Amino acid sequence: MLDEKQNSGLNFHVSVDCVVFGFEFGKLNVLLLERKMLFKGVEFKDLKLPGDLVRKDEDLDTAAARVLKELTGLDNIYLRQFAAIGTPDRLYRMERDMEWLRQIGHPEEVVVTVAYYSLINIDQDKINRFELQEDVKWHPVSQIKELAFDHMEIFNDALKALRDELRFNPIGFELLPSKFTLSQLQKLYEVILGSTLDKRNFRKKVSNMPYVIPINEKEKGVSHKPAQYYIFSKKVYEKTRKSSLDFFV
Amino acid sequence: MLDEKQNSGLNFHVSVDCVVFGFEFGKLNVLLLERKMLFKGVEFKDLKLPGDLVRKDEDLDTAAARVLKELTGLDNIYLRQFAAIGTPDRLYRMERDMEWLRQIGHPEEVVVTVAYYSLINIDQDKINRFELQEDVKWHPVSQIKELAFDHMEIFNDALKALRDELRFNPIGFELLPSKFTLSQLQKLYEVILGSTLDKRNFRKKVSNMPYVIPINEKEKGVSHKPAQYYIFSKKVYEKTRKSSLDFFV
DNA sequence: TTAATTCGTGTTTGTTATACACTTTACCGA
DNA sequence: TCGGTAAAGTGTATAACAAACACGAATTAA
Repeated sequence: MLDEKQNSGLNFHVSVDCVVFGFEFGKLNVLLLERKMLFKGVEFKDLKLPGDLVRKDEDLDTAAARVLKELTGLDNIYLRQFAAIGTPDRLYRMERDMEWLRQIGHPEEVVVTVAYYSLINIDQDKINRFELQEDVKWHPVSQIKELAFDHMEIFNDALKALRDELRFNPIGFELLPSKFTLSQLQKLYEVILGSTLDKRNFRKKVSNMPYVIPINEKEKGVSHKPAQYYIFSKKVYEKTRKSSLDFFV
Repeated sequence: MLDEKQNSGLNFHVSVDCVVFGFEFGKLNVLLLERKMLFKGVEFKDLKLPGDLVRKDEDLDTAAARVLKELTGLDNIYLRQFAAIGTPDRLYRMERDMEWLRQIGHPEEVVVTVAYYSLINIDQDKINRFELQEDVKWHPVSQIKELAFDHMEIFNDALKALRDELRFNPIGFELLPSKFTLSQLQKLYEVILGSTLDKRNFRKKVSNMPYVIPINEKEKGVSHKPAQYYIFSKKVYEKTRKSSLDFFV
C-alpha cells in the first residue's frame, strides 16, 4: 500500500528546466529560447525556458548542467534545484502549446519537471567562448510577462527562490565579474531584492565581511572619481562565517 | 537539442517520499516503516521512509498527501516539498535493497523521487482516528542511524530543510497541540535547532508576537505552578507580519 | 577652468539581542 | 498544615546591530 509495489507500470517523462539569470548594466536578465511555429495558419512566436528530458543514465543535476553547457558552452556554473512540478496537464493547458508539441512530435504524456536556477557572470574573459545560438537571448526580468507552458510560474518561483537565497548566502558574486565595485554589488542587491539600500550602511556591512577584499586596481576611463575594485574570496568566506546562516538581510 | 524533442522514449518511475515529523514529550520523532525480508537465508529487518509511486493522473503534492492519508488517516497535514533526487543507482547500491526489490517484484529501473517533509501534531482529539499500522512506528530522530536505499540522505536533508524553515516561518505550531505552553514551544525550538535558549529572552520575543495568544486556561494536575496555555492564530499572523521574512532566529 | 558625475566616508539615535537570578504557585507527603 | 519540590513567570543593564542622514574628493568633458 505504501510501497513501490503498486502501479509499477506507471512511467513518466522527466525533464529539467533552467532559469538562467545574468546581471549586466544594472539589470537582471534571464536567458530564454524563442519558440516559433505555424499556429492557425500564421507564424507564432513566443518564449520558453531552456530545458531537456533527463537521460536514463544521468543524475538530475547532471542533466541541468548539460542543458546549461549546450546552451552557453559554460561549465561550472552555479546551479540550484528549487522545485519539482508534475501537474498532469502542465503542458496541455493552452492550444498553442499542444499544437507545438504536435509539430515536434512529442507524445501527449505527463512530464514531471525538475526546475533549477543558475547564475552566470558575464565576465570579460569568458565572453569569447560565450556565443549564443540565434534563438537564445537575454531578456530583462522586468519585461517577462508570458511564457510557454507553465514556465511563467516556474520563472516566478525561481525569482522568489533566488531572492530568498540571496539573503542568506553569498551568491550575488556569482552574477558579477570576478572583480567588481561596491556600487555594482549594491545595485545587484537592490535589483534582485526590489528595494533601495543606503550607500553608507551598505558599505559598512560589506566592510565587516572579510571575504570581500579590495584589490590594487581602480576603474579606468570613467568621467568621475574611479571606484575601487573588490574580489570575493570563497576561501575566506568558508573560514570566517560564524553560523551556517549569516550573511545579508 | 534543448527541447523535449530528443529522447522522447525515456521513461522514469516517479515516486514521493515523506519524512513525517512529530513532537512529543520533548522529543522530535519521525514516522518510519519497518521493512522485513529474507536475506541470505535469515530474517532481516530495517527501516525506510514511507512513500509511493506517483499515479498518472495526480499531482506530486496530491501523491504526497495521499501517502500521508494512507499512513495516518489524517488530512490537511502540513506538507513541504524540499528536494527531487534522481541518481540512477539510488535504489541499487546495497545488496539488501536489490534483494528486497526483487522480492516485491520491482523492475530494476530508475526511480526519480520527490521528497516532502510533513509536520504532525499529536493532538488529543485527533489521537483516536490516529491508529498506525503494525509496521509503522515513531522513532526519535536522534536515534536514526541507518535507513534503506538513500533514505538516510533524504532524512538528513529533511532535517536541514525543517531547521531552515523553522527560523523564518511559524511552522513550529504545526507540531504542537492546538493549545500549548510556552515551555513546550521553547523546547520544540531547542530540540529542532539543536541549541538551548534563554527562557526570559524567549518569552520576551514571543510576547512581541501578537499571534501567540494566551487563552483562559491553565495546566492541570501538575505538581508545580501550572503553566498558561496559548494558541497560535494564523489569521493574526497573516495580518500582522511585517515582511515576508520575519519570525525567529 | 568649470561643470558634471560618481566615489567614499562618520555620527547619532533607535531597536534588538544577550546575559543573568529570584519569587510565585501548585502538588505532595510527613 | 507545613515544609519540600518542581516548574512557571518576571526585569534590568549592556552590547550589537539597523536606520537615517550630507558633503568633500577624484576624474573626464566641454
